[in-house]
Formats: sequence, C-alpha cells, structure tokens
Amino acid sequence: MPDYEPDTPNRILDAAEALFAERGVEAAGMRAITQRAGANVAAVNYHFGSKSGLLQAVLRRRLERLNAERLAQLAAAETAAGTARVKPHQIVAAFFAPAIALAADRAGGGQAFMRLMARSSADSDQFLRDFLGAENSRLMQRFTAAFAQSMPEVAQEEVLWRFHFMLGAFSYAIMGVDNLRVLTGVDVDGEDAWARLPERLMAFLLGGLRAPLPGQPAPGA
Amino acid sequence: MPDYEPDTPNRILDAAEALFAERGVEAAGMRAITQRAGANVAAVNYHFGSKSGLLQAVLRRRLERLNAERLAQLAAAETAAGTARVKPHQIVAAFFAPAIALAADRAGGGQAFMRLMARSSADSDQFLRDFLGAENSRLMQRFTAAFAQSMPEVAQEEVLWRFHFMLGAFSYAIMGVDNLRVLTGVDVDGEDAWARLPERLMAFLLGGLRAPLPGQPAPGA
DNA sequence: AATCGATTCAAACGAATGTTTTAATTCTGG
DNA sequence: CCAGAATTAAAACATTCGTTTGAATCGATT
Repeated sequence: MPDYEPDTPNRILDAAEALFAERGVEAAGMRAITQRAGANVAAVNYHFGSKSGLLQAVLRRRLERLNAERLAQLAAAETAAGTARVKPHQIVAAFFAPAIALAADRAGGGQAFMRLMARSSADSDQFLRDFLGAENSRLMQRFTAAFAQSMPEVAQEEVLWRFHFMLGAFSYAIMGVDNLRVLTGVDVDGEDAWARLPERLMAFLLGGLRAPLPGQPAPGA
Repeated sequence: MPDYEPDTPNRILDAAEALFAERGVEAAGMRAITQRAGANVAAVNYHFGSKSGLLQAVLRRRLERLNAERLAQLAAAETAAGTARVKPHQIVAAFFAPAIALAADRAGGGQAFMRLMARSSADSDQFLRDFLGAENSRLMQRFTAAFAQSMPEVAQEEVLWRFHFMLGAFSYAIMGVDNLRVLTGVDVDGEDAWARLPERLMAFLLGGLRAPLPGQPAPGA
C-alpha cells in the first residue's frame, strides 16, 4: 500500500532500502537490488547516478520527515512547558518515539529504514557514515542543548555519554530482535513484541538517564 | 609488547583484528591485511586456510579467555553470596567488566577485538554472525539463568529485553567514541574517557536494569 | 655441506563488483 | 501518425575480490 506510484525509481528505492538494511550497504549488490525491483542493472545509474546516489536518495526519503517530527515534538514540549523546565523524559520521548513508531511499520518499509539507520554506525560504507554524521549533527546539538536546559545540574559531558548509551540501546532494540532470539533461544519477536517495545525501551532509557552519577546523588526526579 | 612471537601468523592475526574492527570483515581485504602484516597475500590461505579461517582464529584467540573470565567472576559472586541471592549489579559486573577492561587495552589489540565484537551484530559477514551466535549462546543462557535467580520477581522476558538493551549501550560505548565526537562536536575521547568509561557505563546499565517496569513498581533494591 | 620439509613470493585464476556503452523500446507532444 | 525525447535492455567495461599455482627461498637435520 505505498502512497506513491510504483515507478522504476520508487521500486528501486524500496528494494534498496530493504537490502541495505538486511545485508549492509556494501554487501547489497546492484544486481540483487535491481532484480528485486524488477528493473535492469543500468536503471540505478540512470535514475540515481551511482550507488551512493541511490543510498542518498534512500536516506533522504525518510530522514527529513523523521527528524522534522522529532524537532516538532521537542518544540511542542517546550512551548507546553512555558517558562518551566522541560522534563528529561519528554526530550527522550521526542527523540525516540518517532523513530520507534517508524520502526514498527513493518510492511511500509519503515522498519527496514530504521534498521539501516541502526546499523549505520557500524556499517563499513564511508558515504553512509559521512552523510548521516552531517545530517544528524544539528539534530544532536539541538537535543543536547535541550538536555542541558532540562538538567542543568548535570555536567554536559555526562549527558552526552548517556545520550550515546541510549542510542546504543535503541539501535539494538531496532536491529536485534533476531539477535535476541538467536542468543537466548527465546522467541521475543512477533507483532506483540513490537507493540510492547516502546514502553519497554522507554522505561530502560529513562532508568539509565536518571541513574545516580558515579559518586553523586541521583539527578532528575 | 606482545607476549607472543611476532611470527607471520601472529602478525597476520594482529593486522586482521585491527582491520576487521576498523572496516568490517567484508571490507577488510586480504591485500590490506597482509600488507599491514608485512606478509604475502598467499600467507593467509597457507596458515589459516581461508579468510573465514583467519576470522575464526582472530575470534578464538581472545574470546575463550574473555568468556572464561566472565564465567569465573559470576561463579565467584555466587560462591561469595552463599545461600543468599546474588545481586543484579554483580551479574552485570561479571558480564561487562571483563569486556570493558579488554576494550580499554588500546595498545595490545584488545580494543580492536572488542570493537570487532561490538560491530559483529551489524556486520554483514554471515560466518561472523553464526560463529559468535553459537559461541555466545551458552554464555547468555548462563547469565540469563543467573538473572532469573537473582530477580525472580521479574518476568524472564523482561530481563532478556533489558539484557539486550544493555548489550546495545555497551556496544555503542565500545564502538563509538568516534561517533560520539562526530555527532556532538565534543571531544570525549582520550585516555581519561576510557578510564572513566567503566563507572559511567555501569551506572547507566544498572539504572536501566533497575528501572520500574511499565505499570509496575521498581524491581531490585 | 647436502637434503628435505616449511615457508615465502610473484603471478595469474575465475568470479564478483560498480559502471558504461550502445541499441532497442516505450512514451509523449505536435 | 510520426518525430523526438525518455526509458529500458543486454552486453561488455575495468577493477577488485578471495583463492590457487608453481617456483624460489629459508631453516633445520643428518
């Protein structure tokens, strides 16, 4: 049920998104992508110029809307708070909730996209790392600034580390329902797991964020 | 200062470990590995049979000692507790402290190895995923069983999820000091950051583990 | 010193990669 | 309906991959 025409470019975008997420950017070959899209190999270079151009198009298609939604939720929380402080859990929710929602969209390709995002920091493709680094740096600075205002009693460096830890837990949650089943032998996948993931993940993230700093009393409420 | 002879096999192991961690298994080519090791391309197939054999040797060299240390620390905590329950933070420490210590070894190659481990769940190489899945499944079951005994009031499924989240935060901590600097513009690397990583990470992990379950009071102390 | 196994080396292997080319085909506007 | 642009298609491009070959070199033993 895509809300766009199944042109050759769009079919290629869908196939590339899925294969990039499944196998990684380098391991997803042009033949495999175009074959899944029902198109010719040369179609990628014709429509997107190169494989990097295709990857860039795949990322742009969803990343702008995702990050705009994150910023919108953060701004909404700030205006709702008025002169009072925005609570840390609101900032965490503004950042992660839209991403979790997108990842829960299994049929529409949102899950594949988020898996691609989650594996990006480990992917060997240099272009992917550079592109996302540039694209997300402003977003990260906006959110770290929000954290700094929300938790002024905590050193900025500590907030950065905890934000980083949260990103890691989030990435594993998105990427690794398979890994979790493989490692533990317990099947935790399925529609139900995805439905409960937001509250499970948010509880963990907030617990980590509010944990007492080494040698200090607990920050936040 | 390696405590082993710098044979050709050992030089290849060191070079492969470093390059596998830097670029990923697939992206680390035989030419690059052997060139860094000061050896011929054919030396890999001569000494290790194949690239997968080399990868297997790289993993075996450190993984056995690491997991043995984890199990030893867990067993020590259990015997020290006697008939009383082992506290969750002891289990977390037994699992993550040896890995953090190994990752802090920048010169000896331990850091490269842990980065390879951390990126393994996202790496596109099938052999790596299969090998580590088989190698770690027993370890994971041992630790999840320990958690179940330590926190019997929490559903096993919830413990698994939180263990998974902890693995993600840990992986990012190991892999991503670079990512953190790139994303935020703040330099958090350096000897000092690695020295403070254990307490920072452990505080976060325990905070997440002890977070109140959705719709329930807080578990643990 | 001579021999024999172990090791190293340069070169080439077939298969796969992303990309380009050139011709055939489809679509569109007059 | 036909000219011309846009798109698709098959084939070959150069390059890189992991692996193999066969000769050259090294090292230890008799």
